[in-house]
Amino acid sequence: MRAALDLFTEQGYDATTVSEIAARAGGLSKMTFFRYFADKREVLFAGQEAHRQLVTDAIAAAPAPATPLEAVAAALGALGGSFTEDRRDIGARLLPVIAANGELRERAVAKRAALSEAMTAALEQRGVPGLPASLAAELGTHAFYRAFAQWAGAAGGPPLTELTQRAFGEVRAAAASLG
Amino acid sequence: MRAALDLFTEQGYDATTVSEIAARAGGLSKMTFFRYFADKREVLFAGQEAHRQLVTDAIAAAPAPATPLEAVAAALGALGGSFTEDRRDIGARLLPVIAANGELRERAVAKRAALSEAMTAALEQRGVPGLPASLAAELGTHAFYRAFAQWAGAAGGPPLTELTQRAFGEVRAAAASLG
DNA sequence: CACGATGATGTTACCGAGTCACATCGCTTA
DNA sequence: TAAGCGATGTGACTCGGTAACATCATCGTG
Repeated sequence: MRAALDLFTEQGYDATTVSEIAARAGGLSKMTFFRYFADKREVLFAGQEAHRQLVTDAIAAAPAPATPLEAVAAALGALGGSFTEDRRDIGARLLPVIAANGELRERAVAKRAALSEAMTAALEQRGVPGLPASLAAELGTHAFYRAFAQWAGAAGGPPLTELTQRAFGEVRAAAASLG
Repeated sequence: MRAALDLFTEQGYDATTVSEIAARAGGLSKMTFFRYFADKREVLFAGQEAHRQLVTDAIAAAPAPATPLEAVAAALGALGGSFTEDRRDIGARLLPVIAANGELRERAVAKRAALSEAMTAALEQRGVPGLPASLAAELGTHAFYRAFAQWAGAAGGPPLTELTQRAFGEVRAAAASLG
């Protein structure tokens, strides 16, 4: 993943072949790359399966009387807490690379949707009807990505958990004031 | 597009080559296909550039005192009205094909995000700040896709404009009751 | 009517993503 | 020491996608 990020930054995503990435990552071959990543894009997004699990568990573990938004807040806390400080600069390098390429943006959007769907399913598991479940999940996802961009962009700034909490508050307030 | 939809339905997306699609669509060659569609997936999503334009124009044309949600409602009206009744069965055949394939789902999600971003940008053009703009746009997009699935799934049911309006009302109510 | 322009299509060749069957290497364990 | 096993490599293949160049029909104009 580091090898890929370096090469994409230097040459751009399109101009980098999978064989190059594998070679830079310790003289490996294309074949080995595909044993670890489903496709070329996935090298920048691997490990997000864990995020799915995190939010699902956190929502399931929320106390019974918690409202949907409270359960989502708990999920965001768990998710934000899983990003240790040393990953901040990786995030900072990742975002512009993704922004610069259509295929990567598409995958990023898909991952975001998958996170939202995971939260929706977990809320429905708690008995929340589909519509409010998906709305609460989308608000939470929106807040998280907002906070993540802020976190990655400000070295030495507040930790992600704090930014996430703050962003979720702002999103809730803005949603309420829409009428 | 009809040729592709037929083949995808019969054999599945993966098992269908671009050459097959082109051949079925009047004995054409692979090369001709790519002159009309940016890639294989796009054959099922072409024309959505027009949707972007529709919502952008509708939001720009909304009366000055309109709230963000009112402007979005106008956009949904224009968008829903652009789907004539004879396209309903195409929609009905499209949705299961997309649902059956990961690449197609990914593209569908990207198109949905693009629509939402177009609405967000149009709202910001009216002076709406970024956060409420994107939230209003997401609520509208959510309502539209909900209504579209309903419309495609119920032959002979109410027209899309009506379902869209209703769905938007339900989404607004659900969002308000989240707290 | 002939001519040149134009647009749509085809041909060929090429690159890179992604897959598969099979071989190899190194380390562990009985 | 030999069997086993996991990680990796090789070579060949398909298909998506691109580019250069050729062909052909149509059509407006002199």
